[in-house]
Amino acid sequence: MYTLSLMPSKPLSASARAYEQLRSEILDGSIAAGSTLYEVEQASRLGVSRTPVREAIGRLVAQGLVEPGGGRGSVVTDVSDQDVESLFEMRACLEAQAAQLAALRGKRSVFVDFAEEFRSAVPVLRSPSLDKDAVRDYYGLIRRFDEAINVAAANPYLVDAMEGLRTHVARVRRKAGSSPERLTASALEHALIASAIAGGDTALALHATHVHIHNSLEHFRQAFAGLGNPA
Amino acid sequence: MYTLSLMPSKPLSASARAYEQLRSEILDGSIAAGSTLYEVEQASRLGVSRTPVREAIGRLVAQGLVEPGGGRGSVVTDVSDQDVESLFEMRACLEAQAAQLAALRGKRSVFVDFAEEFRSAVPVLRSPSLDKDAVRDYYGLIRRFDEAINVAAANPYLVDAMEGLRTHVARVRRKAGSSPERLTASALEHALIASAIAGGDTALALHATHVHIHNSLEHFRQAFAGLGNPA
DNA sequence: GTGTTGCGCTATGTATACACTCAGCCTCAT
DNA sequence: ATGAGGCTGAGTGTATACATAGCGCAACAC
Repeated sequence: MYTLSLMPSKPLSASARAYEQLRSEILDGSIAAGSTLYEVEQASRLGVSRTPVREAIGRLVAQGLVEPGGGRGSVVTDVSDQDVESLFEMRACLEAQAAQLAALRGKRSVFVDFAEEFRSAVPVLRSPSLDKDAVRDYYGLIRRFDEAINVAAANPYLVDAMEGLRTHVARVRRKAGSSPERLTASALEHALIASAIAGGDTALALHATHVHIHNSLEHFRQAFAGLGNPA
Repeated sequence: MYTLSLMPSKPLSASARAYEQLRSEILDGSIAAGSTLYEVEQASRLGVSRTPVREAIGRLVAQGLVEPGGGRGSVVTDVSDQDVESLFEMRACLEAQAAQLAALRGKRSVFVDFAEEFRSAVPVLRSPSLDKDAVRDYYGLIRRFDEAINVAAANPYLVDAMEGLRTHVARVRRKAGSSPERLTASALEHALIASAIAGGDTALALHATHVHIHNSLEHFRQAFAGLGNPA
């Protein structure tokens, strides 16, 4: 019997592989912001021809991770301080709306459970022996929570936009790192949002999300302060 | 001396031409929703090779105008009643936010002028001898207004998202048609929004936009009612 | 010594050729 | 007559070949 989860259900196309790899390398910083991607170079590096690479780069450009370099390659975009401000302004708007919709339409029991999960994450994150796995688990929890909100909000346009934004948020997060203090605060904020949704309290869901995004932005502002980001 | 506006500054690439043409044909209905686009077929029709067509279709898929047909061609998406609801829910959120930001950051004189323009459009649109040119002019005015809000909101993520949405709104608009009543109401609503922005009244800009989108949706709901749209 | 012109290299844009998949149908065996 | 199996052709996915444009460098003229 095959181990199903490890057996790729589909032998991913070359374009898809090229896209996934370039994307993850940009997100985790293996390809630094400002680097120039040349089609031939990437094609040989990734072991595919130029065609899939072109397609992959096209998608990255559409996502805003890369921008056309005027004929000569495509350069990996950077995340400026101004971008972070704009990004979070937009996030506040969308995530708050999504939370509100989730409170209106979502399956309450799901969010009761999430509230509990977030609450029980707090002591773990606060503990001084906080290790990477715990942090990764916490990000996984957030990911599942976001997913649940996507489902509950039941608005494909909204979901698409939020997913697009999350890509950029991931870059910001990685640039800024995280502190145990911020993580515990985050968990408490999420717990409140989840409770609000679970209780069908649309206004509280909206406002708690707004507060959460605001605090998150404030954290990043402080993290970036003084390390001289380009405008 | 060249007539600058008619002189294409750049000899648009084949991909770009393919994209523009397919896009406009989908938007104006020349290519009906539900049609299947085959790469070879479109390539020969548009007089280019498959490569630019692939790229064009890729972009259309990313925009949601077309969806992959499981290996065999890509089908032009339709706009269901549910899509319209989701679309306007999202629009309300984004455009309201944009109007609020414009009220906060925009150059007031610009919006004073727009308010005046919208007010003076009312009698024209109300007139019984309303012709197509007047309607087109009015849509042009809206377009310029949207553009001004884009600039004033000064948030690239927000602008991108709204532009993406407007593509779909254009399809809805064309499907529903317009009535003189709705157009005059629309002009008045826009005038109010413009005034609110001009006056720096963020709350009013937000709420007036919300109301406007709501009324617009209501109009489309009525237009679609009874003509049996697919879910 | 400096400015200019032309050549060549490189990287993209486009076309085409090749490989592979899948659906539909036809045939043959039972 | 009917079902299974293979064939065929259309269509996509990928590779490669060809065209073209821009930049740098070098050489030559002044």
